[in-house]
Amino acid sequence: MTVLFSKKCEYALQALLFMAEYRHEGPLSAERIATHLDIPKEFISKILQSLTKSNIVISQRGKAGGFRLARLPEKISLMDVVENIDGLGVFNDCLIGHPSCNPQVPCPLHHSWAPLRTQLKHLMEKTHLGNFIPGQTLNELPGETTL
Amino acid sequence: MTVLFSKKCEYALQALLFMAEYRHEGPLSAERIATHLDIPKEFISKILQSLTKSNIVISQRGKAGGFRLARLPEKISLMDVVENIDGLGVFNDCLIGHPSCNPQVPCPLHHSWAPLRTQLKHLMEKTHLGNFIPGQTLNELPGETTL
DNA sequence: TTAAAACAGGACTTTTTTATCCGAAATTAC
DNA sequence: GTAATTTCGGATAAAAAAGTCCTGTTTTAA
Repeated sequence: MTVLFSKKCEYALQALLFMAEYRHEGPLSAERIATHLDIPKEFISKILQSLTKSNIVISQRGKAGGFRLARLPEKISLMDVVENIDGLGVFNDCLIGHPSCNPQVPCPLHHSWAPLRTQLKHLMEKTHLGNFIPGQTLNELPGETTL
Repeated sequence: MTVLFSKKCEYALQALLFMAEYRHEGPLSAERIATHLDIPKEFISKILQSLTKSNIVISQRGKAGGFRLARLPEKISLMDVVENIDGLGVFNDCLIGHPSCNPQVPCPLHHSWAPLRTQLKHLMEKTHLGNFIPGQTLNELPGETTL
């Protein structure tokens, strides 16, 4: 088992973090990203294709092609990525898989888990790729609080 | 994907919660537990076998046989169960699967995730099956704080 | 115009997880 | 003692996740 996200999602986050850092070098090829992450090129290709369809990255075919972020790194939250790859189950489902667990009829663990889950959700929502670009950690968008 | 634990582990927790509540009825058969949880008997059997080997439950063969907790519900923490079924990876591994992530050379998310992970770990450590037995929520062991 | 580079997408394979089956051994009620 | 019940444990099957392969299309540099 992974910690919280599927391997696809972990790789997606790793790739996007890399792409944010090197976004000025033009499109990055799947090959280059795969080499950097030390994972199979074919696998990250598929993941990047999926991120392309959901408008998180933009792909460009042809000789100097590759992938680049579809918008500013400050505008792509970790939640955007997780939602696209794994969906929102992590933030909604019962911790012990109890079929009918909800705030009204909670499982025994529900009330302990809920606040942690909320913190986790907020962390993913408020954190953007832009928060991790070296030399730019305090770089906020005008009028916004990024962390 | 499940939230945080494997399905095996989710079922183990559900089963043990049930066993804690009905511990006065003598050994509960895998059949009965499976029916109550609405999952396959064969699957929960395997899980209970595993919990038997790690001394979380005790099994008894034969006509009136079944499974019962190996010690007081107040003495079985959720961490005991998770550790036995899934291991401690959830509480140690990098959130985005970065191979060399550690406090010294952390991945970008490390410092955000670490405190949440610690909270999660403490929750699992301090929470015991005994905390969930109906009509007994304030029932602490003498001299101990269960929650 | 052409060849090389790169993504697109479908099919396929492997691995892991989840689930099932079955015969053997143990226990107990009678 | 015997039959019924139940766990034990190995083998197997099914489903999901992870990873690979191949062919086609697009783009551009030369």
